[in-house]
Amino acid sequence: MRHRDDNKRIALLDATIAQVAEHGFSGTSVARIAKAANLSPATLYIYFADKDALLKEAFLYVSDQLIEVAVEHFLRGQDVREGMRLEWHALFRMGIAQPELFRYHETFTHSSWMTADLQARNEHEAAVLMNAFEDAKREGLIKPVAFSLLETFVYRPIYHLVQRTLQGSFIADDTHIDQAFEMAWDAVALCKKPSPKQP
Amino acid sequence: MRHRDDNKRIALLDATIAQVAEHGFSGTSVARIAKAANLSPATLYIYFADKDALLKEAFLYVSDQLIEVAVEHFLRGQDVREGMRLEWHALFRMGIAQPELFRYHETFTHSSWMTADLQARNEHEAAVLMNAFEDAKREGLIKPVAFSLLETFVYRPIYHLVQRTLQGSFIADDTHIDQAFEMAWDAVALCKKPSPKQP
Amino acid sequence: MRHRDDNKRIALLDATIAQVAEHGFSGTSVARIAKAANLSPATLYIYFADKDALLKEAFLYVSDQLIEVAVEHFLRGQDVREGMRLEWHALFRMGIAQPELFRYHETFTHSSWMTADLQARNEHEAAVLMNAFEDAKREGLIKPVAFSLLETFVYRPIYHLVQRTLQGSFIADDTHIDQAFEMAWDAVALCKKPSPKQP
Amino acid sequence: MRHRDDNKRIALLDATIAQVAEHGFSGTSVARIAKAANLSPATLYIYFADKDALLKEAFLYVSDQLIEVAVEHFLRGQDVREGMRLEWHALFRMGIAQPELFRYHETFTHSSWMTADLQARNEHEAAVLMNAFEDAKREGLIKPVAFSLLETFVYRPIYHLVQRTLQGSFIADDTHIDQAFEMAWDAVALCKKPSPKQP
DNA sequence: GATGAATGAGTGTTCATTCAT
DNA sequence: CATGAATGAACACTCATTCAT
Repeated sequence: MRHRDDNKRIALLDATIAQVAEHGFSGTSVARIAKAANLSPATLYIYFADKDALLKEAFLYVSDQLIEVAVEHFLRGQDVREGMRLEWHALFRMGIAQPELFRYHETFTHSSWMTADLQARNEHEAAVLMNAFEDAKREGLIKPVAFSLLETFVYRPIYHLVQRTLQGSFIADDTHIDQAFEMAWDAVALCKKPSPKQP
Repeated sequence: MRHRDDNKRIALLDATIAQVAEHGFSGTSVARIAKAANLSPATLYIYFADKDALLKEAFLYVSDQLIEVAVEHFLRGQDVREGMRLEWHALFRMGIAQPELFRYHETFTHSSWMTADLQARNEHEAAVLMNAFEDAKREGLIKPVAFSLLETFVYRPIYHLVQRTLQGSFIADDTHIDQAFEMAWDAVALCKKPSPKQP
Repeated sequence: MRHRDDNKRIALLDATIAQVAEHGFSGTSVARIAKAANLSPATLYIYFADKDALLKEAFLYVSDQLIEVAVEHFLRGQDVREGMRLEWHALFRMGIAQPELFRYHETFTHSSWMTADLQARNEHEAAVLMNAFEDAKREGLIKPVAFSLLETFVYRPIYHLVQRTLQGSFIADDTHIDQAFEMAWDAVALCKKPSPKQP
Repeated sequence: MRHRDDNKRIALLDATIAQVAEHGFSGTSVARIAKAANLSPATLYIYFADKDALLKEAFLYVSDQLIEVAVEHFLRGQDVREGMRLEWHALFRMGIAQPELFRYHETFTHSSWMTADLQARNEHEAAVLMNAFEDAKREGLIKPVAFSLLETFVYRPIYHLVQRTLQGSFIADDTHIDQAFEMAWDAVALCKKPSPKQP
């Protein structure tokens, strides 16, 4: 369904993300979202079937932004390691600049709205990254493990550490991010630090 | 006079954990919890001051169970690596046997109910583990990084992979758990694979 | 969009007055008021912030009606005594015709909702009467006592006797009202019955 | 029904009066009263049928104390006027010393619990005063009006002014009490100030 | 298309009263 | 007799959603 005023749609999505990030799912009523978007609650129902649909679409909207940044920066690297490093830094910057995006993503991911089909859709959107991993496995650069393990040690840590940063229990300067990245890389790399310490 | 029945308290805590794990915080009303425990909502208020107190106490109840298992199995290992491995396996088994505990812990940890004092209390309960990590750092076995990074790469992955297992996107047999653990260890170990493969 | 309906506001105020007059504050639930006004309890909250606001506004609504009648009739008299007499009769008629107004006023005034600012507002609304009393004091017509004493002997008796009338223990015909008024006047007049009966 | 421990009965009545005076009827739960009397809510139901009975009996208990003081001091006067004056002062002192009695009486009197039969019982308890008034009427000392009018101008003002005193809007020193009493007396006296100002 | 009003179903919580001991 | 536990019914209030304009 095409709507005349896409600005209103975006305004509602942005309002949703901001309100949920700040007040959580239970603390965010439809009325509050509509008000934050300067619209009537009734108007919201012209653009979204119901609250569930709104929350779900907001998740897709957030996910797409995250994936876009991730892919873009990954592709700038000369190799997998460098790509991943650039991706890490970019996502960290993004998480700190727009914490509501990360917080919304986290909140949604850990809520009962998160479903397998959404997970699958996102993995499809990030196909470029998946493929690069497959290549790297084949080339013997990273461990030949399932993607879920790569996600576990490469992506989840970013979300987790950004949240820690926002809480104040992690300092996200370049040094610490690199240190953390090194750990992620060590987790997935096949032949880690092959011999940098050897003559 | 009837005596306060500890079974009822436990029943309410268990019901809380099960309901929240299944329906999330917003989807879990006091009425639903009471019903699941075969009690009147009013009775719930004899055992817990309010919903917040109930959720918080349920978190402590879950945390204590998790920490107990973690510590007990960690201490069985001869060294840090072996201890961590045993801990991983034990927590995995637990997560799969009682997924609602893990799910509740996750949900609570990412909710607005999670406060610094609860975090602190749990870290205090798990002091043995913290100390072991500090010792290992001093002995040069693991990287000299902040605890938040160890948590990120050692503990979070367990939660995440258990969830994946329950979703069906990870197979939690001993081989795969060991594979995953290897990744966690590589992330935190200082001098990984020092060169077992070298002549 | 439907427009906010002032009829509904008035209906809610009237229902509040009637219900509280009949069942008292504690016996009057929001649900009962809404039902008496043929509205949903939820609708009530569109027109009033909460129960307190509703009760308070109902009090102002009642007070304004009482004060309007009081002032209007008082001003018709040629002097203070005559004004007061007309006021007494008018208020009596009103109290008997709309006992719920008086009962609500009484109940509210003696409840914990009665606050100094409401008292002050009402005294301000009734400024004309206050000023007339001050003038009469200066002219030596009535005793130079605090307003609270005038209220005690001039206004409270009306409320009390109306209530008695409704109970059946006072007969509010013109003769008895005049008799009662005479007592009130004797209480406050400086030079009572100066000698109307003297040649 | 006779109860073994009359202390508990009295403790409950006193607790009721104190709690209701402080928190009002709606703010006073049975549990609160029982706690204030150091008893269990269940025990309360051994001594009183239900909350209504408790509140009603507390009213009688208060009324009896007030009437006792009123009668005792009235009888000390040489004539009606002096008796009334002594009564006024005594009741004022009592109201200020034990405001919870007066407040309870007021609150109850203006609540929906106040019924005609309670009113009648109290008038019966105060028969001595009623009779004295009848005598005074016959002697031409006070106006030949219904008792309800005497009550209106002699007793209600005391309650009202004590409450004002507790609120701070009336100063109950001997001078002001006498001034107020003079007004009450002028209201009811037949031939007041027979003509002190006349030559 | 857009909206503020309207509401049934639900929220967390309290309470007068009864029950089991 | 005395009691803390237990609860059905009620409370004030909110919310996702629909209605009438």
